[in-house]
Parts: sequence; C-alpha cells; structure tokens
Amino acid sequence: MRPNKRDELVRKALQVFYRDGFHATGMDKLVVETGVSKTSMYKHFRTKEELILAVLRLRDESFRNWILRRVEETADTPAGQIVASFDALKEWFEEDGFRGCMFIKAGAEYQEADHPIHVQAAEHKRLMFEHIARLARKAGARDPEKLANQIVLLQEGAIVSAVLLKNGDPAEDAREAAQLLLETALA
Amino acid sequence: MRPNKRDELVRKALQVFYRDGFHATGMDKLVVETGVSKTSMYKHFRTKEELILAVLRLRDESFRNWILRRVEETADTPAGQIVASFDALKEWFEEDGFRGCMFIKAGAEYQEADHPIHVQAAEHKRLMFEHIARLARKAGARDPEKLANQIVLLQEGAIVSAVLLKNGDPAEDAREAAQLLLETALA
DNA sequence: ATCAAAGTGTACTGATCGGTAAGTATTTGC
DNA sequence: GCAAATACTTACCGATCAGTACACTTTGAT
Repeated sequence: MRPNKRDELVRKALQVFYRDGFHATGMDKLVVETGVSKTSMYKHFRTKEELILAVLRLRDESFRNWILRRVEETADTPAGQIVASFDALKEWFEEDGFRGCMFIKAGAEYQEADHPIHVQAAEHKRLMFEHIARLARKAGARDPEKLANQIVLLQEGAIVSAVLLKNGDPAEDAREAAQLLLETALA
Repeated sequence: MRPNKRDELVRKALQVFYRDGFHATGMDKLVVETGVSKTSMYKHFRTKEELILAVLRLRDESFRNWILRRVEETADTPAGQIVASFDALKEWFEEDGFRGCMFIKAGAEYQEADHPIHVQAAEHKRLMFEHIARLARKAGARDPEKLANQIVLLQEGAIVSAVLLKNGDPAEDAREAAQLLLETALA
C-alpha cells in the first residue's frame, strides 16, 4: 500500500462525496471514478465509513489551512483577521462547484450525535471555533468566547444562506454584522 | 383516496424522514412504520420524490405557523418580535428529538439547484426571510432587507450550531447579536 | 343491495447497495 | 533476479433500493 496511492483515492473520493453527497455515492461509483479496482479500494479502506472519515480528515486539514492562510494574508491584527474570515468565505462561495460546507452536510446525513462521522464533523466546527476564539482573546474582547460564538453563527449562517437563499450577498452582510459585534466587544 | 389518510401518511413520513434522513429512509421502512401497504403508498404518491415534496410542504406550513404564532404571543412590537424569534428557536432546540432544520438537510441531500426538492427547501427559506423583512420594514429599519438578511444569518447559524457545535447557548448568543443589529438599524 | 373507490397482502422486477472470493498481473525492495 | 507486496479482473454474496402486478377485501354513497 503506497501511502500516496491512498491519498490519491481520498482526494478523488472527496470530490465525489462533496459533489453528490455521502449516501448518494456508492462504492461502485467511486471505483469507476477513481479507476481503481474494488478490491484495492477495500485494501485501503475496510469500510465505506472508514473512507468517509479519511475524506473528512483531509477536508478538515486543507480547509482550515486554506482559510487560516487566506486570513493571515489579508490582515495582521486579530480583529482585522476576524473580519477577513468573511472575505475568505466570499471567495469560497464564488468558487466553481461550491456546494456548501462538507461538515454541515456530513452532520445532516449522519445525525446520531455519537456516530463517528457526526463526531468528526462536530470536531471540525470546534476547531474553527477555537481559531476565532483565539483571535478574539488576542484582540482583547470583553467576553471572547461569546464573541467567537457569535462570529461563528454569522459564518455558519452565511454558508447556509449561500447555498439555500441565493438572495443578496451573505458574506458581505455577515462581514458588516461581524464588524459591529467586534466594535461593541472591543469598546 | 380519503384525503385524511394521505395526510396521515405525510405526517408519519415526516417523522421518519426528519429522524433518519431522506436517502437513508427507504419506502419499505415507511411502509412498515406507517402500517399501510406498499400498494396504497404508491396509490397516494407516485414516487418517493412526490412524497418528500408533500412532506416538505407540510413541514413548511406547520413550522412557519408555529414560529409565527409563538413570536406573536411573546411580543407585540415588530422589533420585539424579531428578537422573540430567537426565543422560539431556543424552545425548538430544547425539544425532544430536535434534529436541526429539515430544509437545510433537504438542501444538503439534494444539492442540484434545480432539483425540485432543493427548490422547495429554498422556497421555505425565502418565506422565512420575507417574514423577517416584513417585520424589519414595520420597525422602520434603515435598510430593512439587509437587516432581515443579517437576522436570518443569525437564525441559520444558531440552528447549525445547535446541531454540530453543542457548545454554549447559540439561541441566546444569536439573540443578543440580533438585538445589537436592531438597535443600530433603528437608531 | 350494489357498485366503485380505496384498501389489503404477497410476490415480484431489475438495479444498486456494501462488501468478498479466487486467481492473475505488476511493482517493489533487497 | 527474485520473492513479497500490492493491484488487477471478474464474478459473486445477501440485502436493500424504488416501483409494479395481481388478486382479494373493506368501505361509503346512492
């Protein structure tokens, strides 16, 4: 089992799961799309669930890396970086093939709170929260945890609105609301 | 086809779809859970998709009725009613068997923007937005559409956070943020 | 009482689900 | 160059998927 082969499978599976959903994507479809044989597929991943968990790990890592880097390129103060996260979201929404947040979708398809896939999706959201909370503390907010929670609300809301309520510019609206929250929390 | 029989099937199917998801719920499971025969099932609904659309119509109607009534019972000024919508959300989150927003989940499982199920989920979100926008106009907000969009962001964010980020009290955090937005938009 | 609508159970279709068996080819490290 | 690991093809498993055929029973309005 060459490690890069496995990674390649995870990358390709990520695309298909993201595009078509988890239950709607069968292992046979993945076998066709990756060009790998079914036997090899099951050599690398013992079950579909194990594959999905690997996909979510990759997505978590690459998404958080991307947004962290993008935010640091845009602003250098903690408060500025919180605001910049909404500019990054806007970029993401405008990407070709944008289909919403993979973790919201994973949580929606695997709803039991103790299901491994649900747990892993929740863990991603917790890490995203932690990032904002760290910035809020560095910015000197009055109640950094609450501010971070509110910022996250705006982020999640913007994602959902970008998918379902194609009305207006959710990232921009969220950005302005976030700015107001920041000003109030720092005053 | 007695109409009440059909409604009963929709009500029961709603529970199962809400609990287990759309793709994960087969027609056979619904037949068992409703006690109806498969033949009758397909007399009432020509396809699974038609059943899901009927379920979403019922959910849209009853959910919007419920939140509208709850909001009117809690406050009588337009601004107060906007804030009260977050108290209603909090009640909802604390219900037994709360599993998030059925329309977010429908949009997540049927992702193509022109899929009938996706379209109907989006329509529900539009109607929810319209309700808030109406209140924002009556309250005399400076830019009622933008305010309504921001309120909706907080609502959607609270729902997602209630499902995935069990951290804190999303409805309360959203409520406070909404209050701040309102004060600023009305000043 | 009758007749049609609406209900029933059972058995079936072909396709697809996740996952496996058996045997063969191709890389890979030493 | 050789052996072991890895990947391959093909065919298969039992279960479930959405949906249908057919023959039978209950129900309700006239």
